[in-house]
Amino acid sequence: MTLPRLTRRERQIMDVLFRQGEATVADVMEALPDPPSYSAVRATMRILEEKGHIRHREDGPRYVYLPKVEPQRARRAALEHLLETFFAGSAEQAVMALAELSDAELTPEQLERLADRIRKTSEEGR
Amino acid sequence: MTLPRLTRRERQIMDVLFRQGEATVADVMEALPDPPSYSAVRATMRILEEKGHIRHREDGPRYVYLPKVEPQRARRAALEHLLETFFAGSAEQAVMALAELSDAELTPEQLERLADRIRKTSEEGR
DNA sequence: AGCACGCTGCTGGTTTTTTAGCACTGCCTT
DNA sequence: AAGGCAGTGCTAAAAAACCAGCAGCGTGCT
Repeated sequence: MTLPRLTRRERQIMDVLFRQGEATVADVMEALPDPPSYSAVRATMRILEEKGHIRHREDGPRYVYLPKVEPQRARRAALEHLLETFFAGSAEQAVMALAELSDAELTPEQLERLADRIRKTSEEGR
Repeated sequence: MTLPRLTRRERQIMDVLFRQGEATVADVMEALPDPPSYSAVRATMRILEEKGHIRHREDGPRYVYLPKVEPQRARRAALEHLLETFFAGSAEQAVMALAELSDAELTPEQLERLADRIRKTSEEGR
């Protein structure tokens, strides 16, 4: 079963949910740059739930919504798509772009640490 | 002036354009997994042009469309959004995820090369 | 020259999305 | 206990998106 595609608003709301992990309707509204009415947001979230993209738990009187797919999977999918769309599938190019994006944040030293971690991971893997 | 937001189809088409660099209507249709009619695609692309997201040049009888923003900028924006949405803004985390995504493609050695390149870049920069 | 083909321009209808409003419920406060 | 507040369920209507078809135009081929 393949999940129905997301509309613009739905996508926007999903992004909030991914950012926050979970959120109430009020949280989502607050996070939206161009929030419609409370009930509009609520309606959209119900649809998202019907479509199977999110679920909710009850926290006292209110619903707390969260994505149904585990974050890891969602991230992976998003990365893959980004890679395909903007970097011809090349992770290396993407990393370079990431580095340029925030040169203060991704220093050569940090990259070396990453290399170590990856080395470790791949050794475990075999 | 802020560009109008993209609808689902529009987003889909933009992605094709970013992947390919530029494309005719026929190219786009071919690239879409669920293409509507030729004229439907065309109509959407005209709207994209009106909205200012793409422009076209004429190649003989046909139009070749391309994104109006330079690829570099688009990539950057996409990366930023992804980082914010899925990695709490942390480039380091994102790189780790990239590494796991395609462990064959992003080896420790490759990372070291990247570190070198970045080192060089940041030296130039100062 | 005439015809067919491959495009674009445009427009109208249908479907989907997006939205707000109203009614109901439970809880908390006074 | 009564009223107000903070939620939800549901629905209908406005707005946006999506789509297909028709007309026209140029180009190239026969």
